[in-house]
Amino acid sequence: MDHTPTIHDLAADLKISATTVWRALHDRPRVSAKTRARVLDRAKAIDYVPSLVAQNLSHGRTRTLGIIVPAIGHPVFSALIEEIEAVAFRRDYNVILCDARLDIAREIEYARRLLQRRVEGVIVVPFSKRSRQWDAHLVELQKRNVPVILLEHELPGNRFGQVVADNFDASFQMTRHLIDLGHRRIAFAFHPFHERDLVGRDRVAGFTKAMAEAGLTKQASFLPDACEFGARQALHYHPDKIAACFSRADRPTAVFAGMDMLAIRIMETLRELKLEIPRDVAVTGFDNVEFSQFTQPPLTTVQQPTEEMGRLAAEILFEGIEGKTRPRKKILCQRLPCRLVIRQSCGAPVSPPSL
Amino acid sequence: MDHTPTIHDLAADLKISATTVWRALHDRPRVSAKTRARVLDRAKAIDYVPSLVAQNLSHGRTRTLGIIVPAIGHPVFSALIEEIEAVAFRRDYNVILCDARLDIAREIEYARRLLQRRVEGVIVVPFSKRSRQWDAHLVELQKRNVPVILLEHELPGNRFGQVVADNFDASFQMTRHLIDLGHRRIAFAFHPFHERDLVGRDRVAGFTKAMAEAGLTKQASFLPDACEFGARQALHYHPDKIAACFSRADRPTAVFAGMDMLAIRIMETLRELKLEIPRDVAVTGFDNVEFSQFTQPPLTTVQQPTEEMGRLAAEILFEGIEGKTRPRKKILCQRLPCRLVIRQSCGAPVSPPSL
DNA sequence: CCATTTTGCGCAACCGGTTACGCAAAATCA
DNA sequence: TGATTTTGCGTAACCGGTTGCGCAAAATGG
Repeated sequence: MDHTPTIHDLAADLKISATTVWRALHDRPRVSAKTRARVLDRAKAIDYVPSLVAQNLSHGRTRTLGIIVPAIGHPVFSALIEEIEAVAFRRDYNVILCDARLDIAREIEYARRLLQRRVEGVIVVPFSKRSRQWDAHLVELQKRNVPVILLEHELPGNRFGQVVADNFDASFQMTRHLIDLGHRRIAFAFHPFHERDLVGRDRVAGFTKAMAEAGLTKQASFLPDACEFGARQALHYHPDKIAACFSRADRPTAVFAGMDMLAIRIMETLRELKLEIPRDVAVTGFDNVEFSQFTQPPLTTVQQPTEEMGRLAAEILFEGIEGKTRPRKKILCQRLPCRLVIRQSCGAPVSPPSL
Repeated sequence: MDHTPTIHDLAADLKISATTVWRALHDRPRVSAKTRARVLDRAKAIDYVPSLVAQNLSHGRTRTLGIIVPAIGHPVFSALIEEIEAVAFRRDYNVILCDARLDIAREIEYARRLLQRRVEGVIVVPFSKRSRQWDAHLVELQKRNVPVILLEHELPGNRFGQVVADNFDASFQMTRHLIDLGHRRIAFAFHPFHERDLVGRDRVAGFTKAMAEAGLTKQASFLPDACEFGARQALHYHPDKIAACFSRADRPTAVFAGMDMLAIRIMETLRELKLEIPRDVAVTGFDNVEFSQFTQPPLTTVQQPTEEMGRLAAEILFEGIEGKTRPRKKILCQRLPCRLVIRQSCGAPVSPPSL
C-alpha cells in the first residue's frame, strides 16, 4: 500500500462515485443495500481509516481541545489534565497538551498555535499576572470565537468561564483551625508565587484575615519567604529563612505552608532545629499531595476538589462549544470549596485519621 | 468578523488572487515588493491566522505527535511527557495526549483515533502484555507508515524503535548493594505489575539473579505480593503481607521495594512493627520520586534517566518521521543505564548524601 | 531595435471528505 | 395505465491553503 487509501480509492475500486461510498459508510439513505454491503466489505478489506483532517476542513469542526498548564509535573495540574482529558475522550474529542514551563512567552506562543490548529476550545491554567497585558493572548482566542476556560486563576473582568478553588476560604479555615487549637504566633510560609498570582495571593489573604479577625496583630504573624521556583520548575528552598524565624525567642508555635512540598521541607528543617512536631510546632500544608499522608507525622493540609474542577471546566467548555451559535449565556464563574484534611501534624489527633 | 478570515478573503479585499496572497505571506519570489507589502499590511490589520487544518490536508503533514501513557498522574510518565513535548515544541509540532488509564481497550481506541488524525508519529508507554495480541494496534500504526516508539517496555520482536531503562541491571545492582552491606535474607516486594510487563518482570529478575550469584538460596529471598493497582490507578497496599513477612523468626534484614510508593508504605508498616530503619531493616525503593528524599530516613532508590529517555524517544521518532522517504535504517533499541541513589535507608550513610 | 529572459500575476487542479442538486429508473398510487 | 413519488446514483462545488503551468508585461542583453 503506497499511501493511505481514501474514499476515492474505494470508489475507484468499486467503480462507483465517492459520494455513494460516503453514503454507505455513513449509513445514509439513497444507497442500495447491495452497494452498501459491497462498500463496507471493501472498506474493511483495505482497512479504510477516514481522515479527520479532511473532515475537519469540510465541516469546520476539529474535535480538538487545547490545554495549557504551567507545568505538567505538578500533581495538581496532572490531576486536572486527567479529568479534562477523560471528559474530552467521552465526547470523541482529543486534547493538545501545552506545557508552558512557567514561561509566559511560551504560553502566548501556544495560544497562537492552538488558534492555527482551530481548536474548538481551550482550558488554561494561566501562569502569571505580572504584566498588565497578561491575558491579551487569551482575549485574542475569545475574539476568534474560541471558548476559553480559566482554571485556578481568577480574572476580575470575568470575560471567560472560570473554575477556581476557594483558596482564600481554605486558607482562612486552616488558619482558624490553628487558632482554635490555641496557637497565637503563627508563621505563613509563602507559596513560591505569592506575589504573582491569585492562588498564592488568596492563600496569604485568607491567613491574614483569620489572624486579624482573631485580634492577632501583625506581630503575631511571621511571613518567611522561604522558597521560589527556579529553572525547570525546581522548588528552591531556603532553610535559613525558616531557621531564622524559629530561632527567635518569640518563635511561632505553628507554620502554615503555602504548599505541601514546602511544608515537607520545613518539617525537615524543624527536625534539624530539634523542634518536635506537633509538640513544639504545628505544621500544615496546602494541596494534599500523595505523600502528605506519609510524612511523620502525617500532614494536615487542604484538599482542592481537583476532580470536580477538571470535570466542571471541561463541561462548561463544552457548553460554550455547543452553544456557540445560540445566544451566549452569562459566563459562569464557579468557585468550589476546598476541604481541610486533618491529620496529626498539628497535634489534637482526630479519629479516625482521614486520607 | 463573522468567520475567521481566509486567504481568499484577503485576496478579495485586495482584488488579487489567493495565489499571490499566498506567495506574499510565504515570502516567495514572483510578487512585487509593493503587492507583498499591501498583503502583509492587510494581513496584520485583520490579524490573519492561517489554518493548519487546511495546510495539513494540502501537504499531508500534520505536525502532530501522539503520546499514549497508562496514567498521566504517575511522576515518571509526566516527566517523560514533559521531555517529549519540549522536543516537539522546538520542532513546531504539537502533541495529542492520550491517557489510557490502565485500560488496554482504551489504548487501542486511542491508537485508532491517532490514525484518523493522521499523526506523524506516536510514542507509547504500553500498558500491558497479558494477551498475545497486545501490540496489534501498534503494529497497525506501523503498517500505515506511522513511526512508533515504545517507551519503558521492550518488545522481543523489535519491530519498533524502543527506549528502555535498564531495569534488570538496576535491580541487580541494588540487590548487590544490599548483599555487599552484609544482608543475606532479603525481601523483594513486588511492583504492582510484576507479572504483566517487563518493567516489573525485569526488576524481579535482576533481584533473583543477584541473589543466585551470591549463592543465596531461594530460602533467603522473600517475595511479598503486597500491592496492586486498583480503580483510578490507586495503589492498593496490603500491609498484612509485609507484616507477615517480618513477623517470622528468620525475618529479612532488608526489603527492596519494586517502586518508591510501595517502599514508603512499607517503611510505615515496619515502624508500626517497631522495627527501626535502617538498624533493624534496610529499605530501598525504585523510581526516585520527589518525596523519596524526604522520608525518614531518606530512601535509597534507583533513578531512571527519564529526561534522557524522553528526549531520546522523541529524537528517534523524528528521525523516523524525517527518514520516512529515505531507506529505513535499522531500528534502534536504546537501553539506558539507571543510577543508584544512595541515601540513609540502608545504613552505612555515604557522604555527601546525594539527591 | 529585436530576441530572450525575468517578473508579476492568475487559472485551475489538488489534498480527502462533504453536500446540494439533478436525473433516470423503479416503485407506488389513483 | 398514467401520474407521482421514491430510490439509487452521479456531478460539481466547497472547505482553505498549495502548486504547476501559462501568459502578458517589463527588464535585460546583444
